Amino acid sequence: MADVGAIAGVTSRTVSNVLSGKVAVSPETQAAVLRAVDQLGYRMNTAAKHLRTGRTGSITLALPDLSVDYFSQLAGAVAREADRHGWAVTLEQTNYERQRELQVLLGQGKHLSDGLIIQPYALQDDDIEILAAKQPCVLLGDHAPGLPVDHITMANADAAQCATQHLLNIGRRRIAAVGVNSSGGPHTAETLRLRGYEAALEAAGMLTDPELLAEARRWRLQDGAAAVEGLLSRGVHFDALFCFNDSLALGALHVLSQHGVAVPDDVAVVGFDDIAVSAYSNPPLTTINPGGTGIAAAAVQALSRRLAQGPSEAAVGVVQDFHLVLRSSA
Amino acid sequence: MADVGAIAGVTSRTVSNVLSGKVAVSPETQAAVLRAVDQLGYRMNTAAKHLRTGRTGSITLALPDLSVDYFSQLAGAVAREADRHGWAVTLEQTNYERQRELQVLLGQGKHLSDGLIIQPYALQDDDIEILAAKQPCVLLGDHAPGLPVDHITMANADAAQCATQHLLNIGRRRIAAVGVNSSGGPHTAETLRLRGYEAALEAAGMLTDPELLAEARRWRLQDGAAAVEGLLSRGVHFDALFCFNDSLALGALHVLSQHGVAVPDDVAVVGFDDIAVSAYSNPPLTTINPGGTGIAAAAVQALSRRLAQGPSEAAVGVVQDFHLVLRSSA
DNA sequence: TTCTCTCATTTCATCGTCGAAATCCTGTGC
DNA sequence: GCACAGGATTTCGACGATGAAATGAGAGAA
Repeated sequence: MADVGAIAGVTSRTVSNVLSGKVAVSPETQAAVLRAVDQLGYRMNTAAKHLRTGRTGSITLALPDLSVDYFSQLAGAVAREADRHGWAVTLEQTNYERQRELQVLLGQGKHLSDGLIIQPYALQDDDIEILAAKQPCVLLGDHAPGLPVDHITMANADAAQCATQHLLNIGRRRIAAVGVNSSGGPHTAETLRLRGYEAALEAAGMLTDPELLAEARRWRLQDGAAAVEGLLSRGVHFDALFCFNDSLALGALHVLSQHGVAVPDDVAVVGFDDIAVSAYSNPPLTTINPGGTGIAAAAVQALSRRLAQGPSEAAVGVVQDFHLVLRSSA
Repeated sequence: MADVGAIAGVTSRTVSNVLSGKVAVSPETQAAVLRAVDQLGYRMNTAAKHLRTGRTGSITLALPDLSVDYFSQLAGAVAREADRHGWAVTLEQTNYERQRELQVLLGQGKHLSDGLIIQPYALQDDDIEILAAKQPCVLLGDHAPGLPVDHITMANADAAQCATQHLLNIGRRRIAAVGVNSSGGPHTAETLRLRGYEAALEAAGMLTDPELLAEARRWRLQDGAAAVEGLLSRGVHFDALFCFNDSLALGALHVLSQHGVAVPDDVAVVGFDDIAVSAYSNPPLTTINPGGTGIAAAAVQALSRRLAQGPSEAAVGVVQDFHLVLRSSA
């Protein structure tokens, strides 16, 4: 910076003023400085700026696994949105591990950042409440209502109820739920989607048949396939599947097709997430669109607000709108 | 750090020594310092360290679009691998834009990092050769042989030839190529895959029928769908599709199914990339597995080597092994 | 002419860490 | 008893930027 100043005939401080634009500088000086900057190909040192100001200009995005479509699409949307706010995005894959989530929340990641957007998986709300105070933080996914941390979520239970309701509306009565995981906490996506499913049945005056709850600890393609294989091999009778996400549903679709089960004639299938491939599966998947880009935008915006306002302001909880996307599978 | 030292009864410098572990420190002092660190919950300031040492501890990963499966899976693998090397990963989405790619290569991103792993799309090799000198850099994707920059690639032409050969082997003679883009440079994946396709035909004593080249400027699901729609609406006769990536193939599969075309009986389909969903499509997609995790690992490793050795060492070019994954679509 | 006011620019110190070199300390050999 | 080796610890400065406050230079008023 001093070098630039030397060429432009001013001090390093004036160069700083020109580049930051926060202090008035005469037009001639400005031009001279900019010329010198250009001539030397000077670029500001981020680390020094960070050290002096305490702001890094980057945020951390922590997700369980980038190779899951929902998360990668979310990551893409967050990156785009962060870019609009002038932030760089540093990525942390937590691999669904409690340990990694703790590290990230405690800010012990390898790289400091101004704030954190995290989708916790293994951590409980109690932990989070304590830990999130360490740094500006926005949570994705479901949490206890009233949690004093900014969080963006979708109406999981309502959406699940809507999806199940749709299956009921088209005359299905033996609707299996795929993705049940008995080890979930009270505010996980799993529990809430299951709750929505049950609520829809109950509203129709039906009881939940435990036989129709297909377990899947993880929600990948192979888990959906395995769950439906299980259903079939146990000889469970069902005429519809409500899958807790699209990957499960695509895995299910695959297995049904392998077994010669017609979709939607024999079995109707509804998914959840509306990932890109779902529109192009055979048959195209009816699913819940949870407004992922909206969630990304809301998250970045919430973080931005938090950084501007400081930790004192009340936490916001945004619930993103969803809608049912009707395609051919149900 | 000084505070920690005060509690432990030593200087900040000794604390630094303990934490870095590079200078000998007596066991008692070490214990005392660690206790103090723990007590204060002290964490080192990354920015200061960066400023002093010139190393950020993070690398930049620049990809066109995270919502493309191949890229997101690559990103996941790179993140995992970088983690093993103790690096944080900063993400840049270039959106296939020349401008963004330039910025990143010039190191004008918002955040400095020790090195760059980039999959260029719009930039030519000539540009890259000049620009990559600005910082340690590993290229992904295809480039002119002998390009003096570290690069990891796959045998695109060979793999495409292998895929096409397979279609010939199973008796197909009217094989359409999906994903052709006449505006590609000489060393893009598109050109190489097309070349492999043509080579296979030629080896079988056949000519390329221009009618069978289905254009697709981008390689997303909808582009594959549109390309095949075009083929069908033009009344082109074909008994196989070689799609330049899996998304195109899945889009194609979708359209074929919509039109009641049986796969593989009427039309065999081969893809390229072996993304996760391809194993679960209907029918499951035969495709080329380009060894994505291998590419990620090789990229991180190459960057690591480059950082250790400095810019003087000769550039390495790694060609990752591929293999044909036989499933039901061909 | 002198004084005040304002805008532009500079001076100075500082953020937290680590490289280099100086200093301290303890034990050893003669 | 003394010089000396060698490990442990400290001192000192610098990395490159910026906040706060001081300085300089004109414009206008008294």
